[in-house]
Amino acid sequence: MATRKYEQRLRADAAEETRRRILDAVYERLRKAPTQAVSVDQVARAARVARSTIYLIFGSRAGLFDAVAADLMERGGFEGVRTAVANPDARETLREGIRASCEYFAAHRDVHRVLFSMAALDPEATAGAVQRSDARRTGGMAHLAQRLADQGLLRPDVTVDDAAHILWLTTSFDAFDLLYTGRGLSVDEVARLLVANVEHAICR
Amino acid sequence: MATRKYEQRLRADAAEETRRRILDAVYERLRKAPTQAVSVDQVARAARVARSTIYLIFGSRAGLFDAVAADLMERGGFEGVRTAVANPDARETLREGIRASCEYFAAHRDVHRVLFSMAALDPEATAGAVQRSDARRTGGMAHLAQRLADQGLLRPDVTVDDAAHILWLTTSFDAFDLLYTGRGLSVDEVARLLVANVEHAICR
DNA sequence: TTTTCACAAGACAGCTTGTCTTAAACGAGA
DNA sequence: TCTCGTTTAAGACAAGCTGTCTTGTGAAAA
Repeated sequence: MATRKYEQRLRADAAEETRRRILDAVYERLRKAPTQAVSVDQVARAARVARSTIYLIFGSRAGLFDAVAADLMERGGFEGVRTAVANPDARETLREGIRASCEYFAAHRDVHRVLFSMAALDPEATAGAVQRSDARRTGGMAHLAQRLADQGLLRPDVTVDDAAHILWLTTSFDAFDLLYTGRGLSVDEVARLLVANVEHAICR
Repeated sequence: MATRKYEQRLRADAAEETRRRILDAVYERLRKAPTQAVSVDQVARAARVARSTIYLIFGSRAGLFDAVAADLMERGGFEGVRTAVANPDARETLREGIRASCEYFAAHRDVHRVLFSMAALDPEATAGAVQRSDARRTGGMAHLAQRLADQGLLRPDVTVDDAAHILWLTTSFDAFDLLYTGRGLSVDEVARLLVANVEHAICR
């Protein structure tokens, strides 16, 4: 029998909408009960979808969480960081970038926390998405360190590599969350502390 | 029937040894395969103990991991930190304390990583032990910040509270591990970077 | 109308935790 | 020595989880 060609359109749109509904269900579940374990079955019921559908779309539980992580990190909230990077003054990029990423981390704190901890425990789950995000930050901070050096803003006793390490550490979700959750500080206070810390540490 | 009085001695010693064997089995398991999930059954077989015995002694899976965390944190490896604290020069306490805790974190890195991530996901499991350890560090860093202030070593634009926040952040396992594992640095390099970072950030 | 896709529904094997019951092993006291 | 009580082993059991597979159905595309 000859196979027909299909142009999806409406069908594909419905599929995409199903996918979104599942991702949103996981996100909401993590927001509302971040400390409780999430089963695929619970997600399926919340998204009004059969459990088998989730396996069909995402392949596995790990694939589902990887998709959630990718969705969270590749979507919204980064405009602030991007406009900061666009600033020609490297020191302003640093200040504004840290403030913007603190805002972003705070907005999705609980979900971030769960996804990062899951990734640390099991590289399979969400490893792809988290590693991609880390890698992007690695590149960004190396670039920023070089810009600071080019503009003569680095302390003379700090190499470009050292500056990149410190920048990477300071702009991590963990650094933010240690102060935000661990010390109960407000977003503004965290941003102020991190900016002061990194400026004193690497800038002249 | 009248109840007899029993003084355990030998039996109690054996019980204590059983407890130790179970804790060691978990520790070894986490060391050898940090990324794989650990079931109570696996631990029982490794410790040559019935699964029911583990529930008898520790109450639950969470209780077991809490005991492992407590055992890890309350036992060995802190001599270095203690001698650093004993140093009358606050700046030397800071330097030596960070170096010593980096050594300690590195020695048990994988086990620490698993226990901390588990605590972040599920406050029940290991929450007690991890929270106690954090609380102790909170006290220690507040004290150190005050000592630095008393000895006139703080930057004039840094309050004692701010210094405590930064010290707490810098001496956390996460800060260590971000550089050690996340950036692939050696223990010495991590210690050097963290010391330089915190000194520039809060010391005059 | 017929084909094909998206999905529902549910059975299944295999693993997990936590509880409970029964029996054995063995040191301490009589 | 003999008996009592504590510690531990052994294992059955319910309940929940993941991952796979099969079968059925409604609807868009040809």
